[in-house]
Amino acid sequence: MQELESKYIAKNIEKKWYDRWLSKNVFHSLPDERTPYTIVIPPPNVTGVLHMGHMLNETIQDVLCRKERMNGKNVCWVPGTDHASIATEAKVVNLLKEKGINKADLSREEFLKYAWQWKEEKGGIILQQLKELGCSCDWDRTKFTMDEDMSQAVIKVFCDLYDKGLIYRGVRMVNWDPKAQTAVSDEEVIYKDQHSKLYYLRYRFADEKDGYVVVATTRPETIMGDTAVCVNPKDERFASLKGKKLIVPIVNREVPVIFDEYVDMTFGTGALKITPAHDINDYNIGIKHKLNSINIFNDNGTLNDNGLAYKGMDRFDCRKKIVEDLQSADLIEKIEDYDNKIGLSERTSVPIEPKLSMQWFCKMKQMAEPALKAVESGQIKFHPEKFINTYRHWMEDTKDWCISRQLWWGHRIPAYYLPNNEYVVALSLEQAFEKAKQIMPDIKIEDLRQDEDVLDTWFSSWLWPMSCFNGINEPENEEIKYYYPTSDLITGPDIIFFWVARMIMAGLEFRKEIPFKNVYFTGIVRDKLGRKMSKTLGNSPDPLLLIDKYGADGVRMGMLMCSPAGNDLPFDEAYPEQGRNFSNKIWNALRLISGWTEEETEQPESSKLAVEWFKERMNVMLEQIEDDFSKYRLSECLKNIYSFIWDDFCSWFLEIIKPEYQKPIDKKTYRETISVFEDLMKILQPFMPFVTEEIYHKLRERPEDEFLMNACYPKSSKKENPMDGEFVFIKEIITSIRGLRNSKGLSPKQVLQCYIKESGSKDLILKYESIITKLANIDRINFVSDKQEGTLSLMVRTTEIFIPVSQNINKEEEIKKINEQIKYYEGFIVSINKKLSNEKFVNNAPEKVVALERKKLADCETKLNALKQELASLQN
RNA sequence: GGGAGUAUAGCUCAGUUGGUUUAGAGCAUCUGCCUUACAAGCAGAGGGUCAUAGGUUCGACUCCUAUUACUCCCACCA
Repeated sequence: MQELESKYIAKNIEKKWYDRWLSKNVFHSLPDERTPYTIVIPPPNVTGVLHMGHMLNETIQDVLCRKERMNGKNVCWVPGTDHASIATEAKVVNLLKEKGINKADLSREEFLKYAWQWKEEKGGIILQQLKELGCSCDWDRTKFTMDEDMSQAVIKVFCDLYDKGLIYRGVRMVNWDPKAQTAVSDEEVIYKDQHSKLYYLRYRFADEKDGYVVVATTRPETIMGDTAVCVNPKDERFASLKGKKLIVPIVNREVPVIFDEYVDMTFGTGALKITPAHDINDYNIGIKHKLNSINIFNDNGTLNDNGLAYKGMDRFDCRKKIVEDLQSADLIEKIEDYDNKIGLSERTSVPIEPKLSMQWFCKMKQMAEPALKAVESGQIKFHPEKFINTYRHWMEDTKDWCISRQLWWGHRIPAYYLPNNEYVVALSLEQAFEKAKQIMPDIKIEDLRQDEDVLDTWFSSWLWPMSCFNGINEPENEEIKYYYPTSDLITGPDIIFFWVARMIMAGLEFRKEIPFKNVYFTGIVRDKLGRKMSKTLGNSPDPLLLIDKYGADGVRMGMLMCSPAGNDLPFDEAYPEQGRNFSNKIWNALRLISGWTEEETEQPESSKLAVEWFKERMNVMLEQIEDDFSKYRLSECLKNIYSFIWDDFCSWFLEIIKPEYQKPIDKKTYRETISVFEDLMKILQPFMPFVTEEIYHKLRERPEDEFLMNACYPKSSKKENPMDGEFVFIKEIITSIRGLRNSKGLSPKQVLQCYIKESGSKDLILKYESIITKLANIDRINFVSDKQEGTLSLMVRTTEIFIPVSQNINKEEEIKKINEQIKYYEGFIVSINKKLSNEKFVNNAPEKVVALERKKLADCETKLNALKQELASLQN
């Protein structure tokens, strides 16, 4: 075999293998007779770059795909990107601004041309980055939510829901994002705690010179929109206000005092100013009491004509100014510190402004019902299960979904307005024209004007598992029938409502079938201090730099080592480092084996035993692995494989079969070792595809395109595996002899003598004698009936081992140690006896348990006796 | 305000329906080793009243109740 570097350099081989995999198109899937395993990627924003959250998410998907591929399934992992209307539009607007172009100066068509151009040039970088991570996506199927067929599906679904009466248009109070200048859905509003102020303003009586009512508000700038002051009818303090009018400060508008039970008497002064245009509650009260609604804001959050002297100011500048003005007019009673929650736009992080406007809505209730059932019945499984509660809570109380966005980048709403402002909804302008003619027979097609708004991004994402296979446009096509429902969805719990719930609704609504069978919720990647990774904190490592430093395999392992489903992952560079070290460890195992020359010599007993034992161990591990995968315990699974390879294979198996320096190895052991090593690479392949592939090809001559991922995952042969348990005992013996060596400062090179007291374990020890002598570096095992002179004792379970040491034994030290042990076992015996002398225990506990306690007792007594003898011999 | 979850070694987590020697792993720490695959390593070691207080039971890390702390979700109190 060839010379190998002493360190594994991931960089040197990862690209090579990824290119080979691509060139042989091994990730591509087409329907065939095999069972499909389908995952659609949660499409990242087309503008996005890879962050740690993606790394975790995509690694998990790739592990599952690669495992199923080796299980013989027809794996199809569809990659793609989301047009992300708000985020992308904002990005394009900014880019244009840098070029000195103002969006407002462009026509819709001109703007979209720029946007598409930018998307073609810079979009989808993230997909390239996934390749660095080793993701086995079917790149031929790469989708984009604004692809022609995907867009068609969106429009079709819109029309369908409209025809079913589930989509309607109307004026409602919506969440307005003044920066993006669009409405957003309830789910896109993030509430955050904020230290603010509570201002107590004086509203003078209109018909009295002196009196006034004090009203508490957090938003003094909205007084310009006040149309009433409201108090609770039960509030005796305000009983005299019936029929009174008040003067809004600064504005000097006369407004009525109204009475409504809504008002909390205990809050503030018990008097509430009503601004129907800018607060959802005030809006409702306004309707109930037939109040005027005065809008004081422009769409960008500045004051409009109703803002009087403050016209043109930003809403927050206005607040400062108006407070100053109120103070100078002595209209503020007091200002208190106050903590409240404020709604921020998920995308732009600016405070949301409630705004009354004409929008499109989708009714959810009808679709939510079966979607809830699908999860509650277990048809769709959540991992971990606790998210079912979250899901149920939301599904039982769904609000209508505001789906229109005042943007250009996205799917334009297929509603067409007639000159009289009536509208029709249709798949195309032509079809709309046909419909319009029925309303207005003499209409011309040019008279139709399409709605300016686009649809919420999630209105296309919720179709993703179907539209990836063109299942909306051609519901009977072969692909959708084969790949749908998909198998697993891997995503974060933060988009359970945005996306997961809506996909389930859409799947059931449009295909009468669930979109996926399992949902695996990942945790959130945090930094060491437990903070979320964010650009502004600068605490997020660059994934590509990590890959460069530790290899994709190392990073993949690092992401998985501590991320059980649903648990947050506190990221630390120590994890990928551990991953890299693991790659290196395996690499060095390869180097060891590569240095061996095989020869037709007899197989040593120790090697024969080691091979037999390792195969049994492999069986046990394979069952463990299958169990872990079935429960999506990937983190546990990888840890098990890690210690299986590092400890069992490298530290024990290889050390046993390792021939003496520069001696050849017998053919049989050598061949078995190669084969076992190959199996280990198969087991690890889903987690660490690169290093395993490289080693697989170095272990044996094989064609370049005979890829590890196409091999079969090893299966347990499922027989009894007694040696696995026996070996644990043998390891204990070896470890304790090594421990003695260590504590007495004896060199590992020094061959020791070893006496073992005859006992029931004699046969077992004899069976493994060859291994014990080799790994503990002892001469041979001598069975004796009593302790030998000049020896130190070891106790492994109930077996006594005596090791002669040449140096003087420090009697006092030994006596002290033994006394400590005696004390421990005596205490232990007391506690066992307590149990055994308890009649209720003996009568009620299962026989097995009682027998076990008796055995414990017997074992302890044996040990105690031995210790006492030992003590006596030392004290002589 | 409502709901959910978590609490085990310095850190991150296992601990399967209560009973396998008065709790396990990885990382970190300490000791000794550059032993001829690997110092990105080898051989060992130390470290825990299983959040607190009660209860159920022959027996509780495991089940129940309360308390405390943290996390998350939901909700229109200005």
